[in-house]
Amino acid sequence: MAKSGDRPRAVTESALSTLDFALDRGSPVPLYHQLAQQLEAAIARGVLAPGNLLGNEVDLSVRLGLSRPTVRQAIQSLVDKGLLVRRRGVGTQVVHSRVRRPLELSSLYDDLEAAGQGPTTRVVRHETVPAPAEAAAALGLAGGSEVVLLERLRRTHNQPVALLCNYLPCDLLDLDDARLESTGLYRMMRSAGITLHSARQTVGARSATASEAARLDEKVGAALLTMERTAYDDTGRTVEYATHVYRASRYSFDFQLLVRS
Amino acid sequence: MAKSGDRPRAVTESALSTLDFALDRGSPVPLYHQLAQQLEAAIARGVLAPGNLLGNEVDLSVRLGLSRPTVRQAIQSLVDKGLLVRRRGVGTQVVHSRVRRPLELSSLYDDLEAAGQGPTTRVVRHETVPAPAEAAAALGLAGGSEVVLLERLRRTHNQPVALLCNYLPCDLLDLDDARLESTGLYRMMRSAGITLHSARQTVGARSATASEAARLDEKVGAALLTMERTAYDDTGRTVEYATHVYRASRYSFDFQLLVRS
DNA sequence: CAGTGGTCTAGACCACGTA
DNA sequence: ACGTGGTCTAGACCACTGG
Repeated sequence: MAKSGDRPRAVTESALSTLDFALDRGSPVPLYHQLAQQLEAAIARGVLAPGNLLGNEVDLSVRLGLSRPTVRQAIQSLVDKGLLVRRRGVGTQVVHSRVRRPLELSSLYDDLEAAGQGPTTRVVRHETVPAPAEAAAALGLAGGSEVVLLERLRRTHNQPVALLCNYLPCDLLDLDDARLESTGLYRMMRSAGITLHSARQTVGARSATASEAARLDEKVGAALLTMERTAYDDTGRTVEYATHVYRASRYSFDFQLLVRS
Repeated sequence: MAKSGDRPRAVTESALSTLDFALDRGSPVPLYHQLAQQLEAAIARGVLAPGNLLGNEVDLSVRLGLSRPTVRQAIQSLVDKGLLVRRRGVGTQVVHSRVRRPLELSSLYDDLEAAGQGPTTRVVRHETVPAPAEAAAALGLAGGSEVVLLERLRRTHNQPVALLCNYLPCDLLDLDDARLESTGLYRMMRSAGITLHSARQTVGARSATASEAARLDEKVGAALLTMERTAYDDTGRTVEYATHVYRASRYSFDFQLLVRS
């Protein structure tokens, strides 16, 4: 580190001062976002090491030729991501942990992303049926209303991992089995102009029934991970009620929490 | 879609205009936060019904005697909470869903909050032991280093629900069993000046071992919900590695996701 | 076209932690 | 006492959406 005599200050001061940021005012990408991306990249590259102070916001804004609120907005977005911590009277520093990369939240996304990828999906059932009670309640329909039932079996490495059961409002969108198997449900919703907004999930466990065991290649009574989800679009419509079961031996939910202050 | 009717309606301009907000500039509570709270209350009371437009930000700021950025900050915080949606060229509207109240994230908090409440906790083991491999890895220690092992049994309504097993760095804090049973681990950390920052969790399932079954009052082989967590404080220190098992029949994780745009 | 949110600026004062 | 982030203001222009 620093030769001698000096406080660790000089070191932590800022590797930032040697960095040059390329801000393009002509770009459609907002300035605060450009800055945030470049800061994030610097952190990822290790140029800004954990514990490093960022230097105060006023200087930074002067140096970059931006206003302080803009710089703040960039920094704030990284704070929200958990990459930086602000402390009054101290400064802003790079969070200093082995916290893994943005594995992000949970399975709204990993189902979404995984959909087109490694995993393969087979549509087992796809028909219109009277809604079971829980599905009707979740979708806000009268009991027994017609809904689309979708049952899919998902595998990776040629091993079954999950049995996905979805209930959708009848008139929500056209479902083509082939596209469904290659593209994934959420992607199809998105391209049908449905913007997902929020979802409520319950994760639990239970023992496998005979039919589940058979389809998932487990023993009867084996522990399964269960997930129940109700999803809403940005107009508040309920677009999906789902009950999924996963082989606990081959799947787990994995997420990172940030403590909100 | 829903049954009929109220979709594209050019709805009531704003029930908001009949509301008066009490903003106290003398209060230590930031203005944007006061506004956010009162908006949230109005939504909760139903004064602002789902789908209602909020009216444009400029007018709102004039009417409240605040600057537009301040009003925006208030609105933004509710957007982040999933209560409002903004759409360019349209306006800001109350999200229109049965999305339940802020059951918030997951168990970092519910463990935290539940700690002093209804549930009771009994300390089963509390000693210093050589760290098992996974614990050492998670805590960033050499294999076999000494760590504090804490095992607790949690019950509600006089029924066991979870077996909590925590590994903590030796010098982290003083643990008093009595306080631990009445106060909860996270609260003790907080009052010892440790500020939790983030955690990484993995939720899975497996069958109960004989000893787990005995302590949780389940049958051997019953499905259990498992949770593994590594928690970090705001300096990046790892403050805890935990492996918990829950009776699936009496416990599930329950959380809400917002799709980040 | 008009109206909305999205972004940005250049200042200001305050509250808090650290020294 | 000082320096930090926390809050707030009063404007401005742009980009998108809708009729």
